[in-house]
Amino acid sequence: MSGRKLEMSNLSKSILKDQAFQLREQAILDATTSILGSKGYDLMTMDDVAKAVGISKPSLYKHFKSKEELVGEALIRLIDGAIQYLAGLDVALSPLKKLITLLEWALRIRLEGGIPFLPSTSAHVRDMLLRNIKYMTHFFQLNSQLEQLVIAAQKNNELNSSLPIDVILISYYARTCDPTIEHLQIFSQMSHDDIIKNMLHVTFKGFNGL
Amino acid sequence: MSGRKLEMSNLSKSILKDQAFQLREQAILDATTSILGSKGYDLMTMDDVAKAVGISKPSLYKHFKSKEELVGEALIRLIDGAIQYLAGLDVALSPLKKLITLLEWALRIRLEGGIPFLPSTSAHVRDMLLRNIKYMTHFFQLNSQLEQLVIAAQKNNELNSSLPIDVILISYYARTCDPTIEHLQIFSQMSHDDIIKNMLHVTFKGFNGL
DNA sequence: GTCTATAGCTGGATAGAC
DNA sequence: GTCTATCCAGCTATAGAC
Repeated sequence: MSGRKLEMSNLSKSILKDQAFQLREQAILDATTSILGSKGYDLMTMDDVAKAVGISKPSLYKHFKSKEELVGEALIRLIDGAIQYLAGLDVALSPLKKLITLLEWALRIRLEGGIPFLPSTSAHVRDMLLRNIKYMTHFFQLNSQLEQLVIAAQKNNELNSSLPIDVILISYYARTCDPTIEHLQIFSQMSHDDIIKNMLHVTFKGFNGL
Repeated sequence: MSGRKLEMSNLSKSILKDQAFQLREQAILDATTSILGSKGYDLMTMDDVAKAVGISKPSLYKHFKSKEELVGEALIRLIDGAIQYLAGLDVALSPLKKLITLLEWALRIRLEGGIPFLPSTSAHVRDMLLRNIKYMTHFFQLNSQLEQLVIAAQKNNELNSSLPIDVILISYYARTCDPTIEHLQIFSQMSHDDIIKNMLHVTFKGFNGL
């Protein structure tokens, strides 16, 4: 009886511990995301992350065994967020409208200090992600959905059918890491809404569109 | 008489030395440009540059007193090239056609291993350049010409007048450092000409344009 | 599991011989 | 001006005490 009690107590202690561990892990990923957004991969140090979370560097390494794994997990979480956001969209929306809405979501995240979900501007980071199987799995899940949307939009004549799908998809990703966003923030002092509005116009209609 | 001879001899020796010095300086800038194009600023080391040129690191520092100065000079040379290219264009071309032609030139340079002439994707590099007065002087010289072209093209109805000039200009620069270029090279294996054609379409007409 | 302390390495920059 | 050799700062990652 007392043995059983002890067992349960240990179990609930362990659950609590896991919860705290999970919470700290999310806090680490939050900090990583924010620092990645401002400094980028190369300039982000593990000391930065540890200090932002309020833990020591060795503790950080108990959660993630390397800087590459840490960044990979942060990006995976972001991709999963995009997949969930897509899944939550009104099914009645047209393919093009879904693509626009998702990009708007990604741009807003970026403006609020987050990171582009892909593809990195740095060859180093790009190669690192290509080697990260877990990341690539999640990425392909998102990518195949986006590809279907692009194809459907082309069939609808919502998107130009003469453009190769790859060109549209890759350019679409590139808009989420476009330095235009930061430059407009710094030099033009536009509101977030105006930046997003203009970025969407340029992306879908170009400079002379409409 | 012999004194004069000696003087001339020293002079010509000095000229020769200057020429060799100038040549090596250009070689250093060539190597820097190429390495910047492939690895980017953060991953480019002074050892890389010295090795590519075939000189030692201290010799490199005789030419450029820091990594920041070296990169600044490489970018200045690139901007000056753009200014010269603009100046050499047929004056009969419309403002829009000039903008398209210059971007095509920049994209081709990039595809051949060069660097985007602006604006850097990295906050670190961007801040470094903002502090570089010589660089900013050259940049503004190019920028004011491009601004005039954009304004003229808007007056012509060649470019959408509802888009702020800043949005067009900054997006225009951004296309020269757009990771789409590399991704299309790596994943789609398109020819350079096709990549440029598609990039120009997306830039000026967007995804659904025309 | 958490910390302090440090190993090990890399890269920017320089001293000093020639 | 060129080299070899080296300094020093900063970073990733870990050892070892508690």
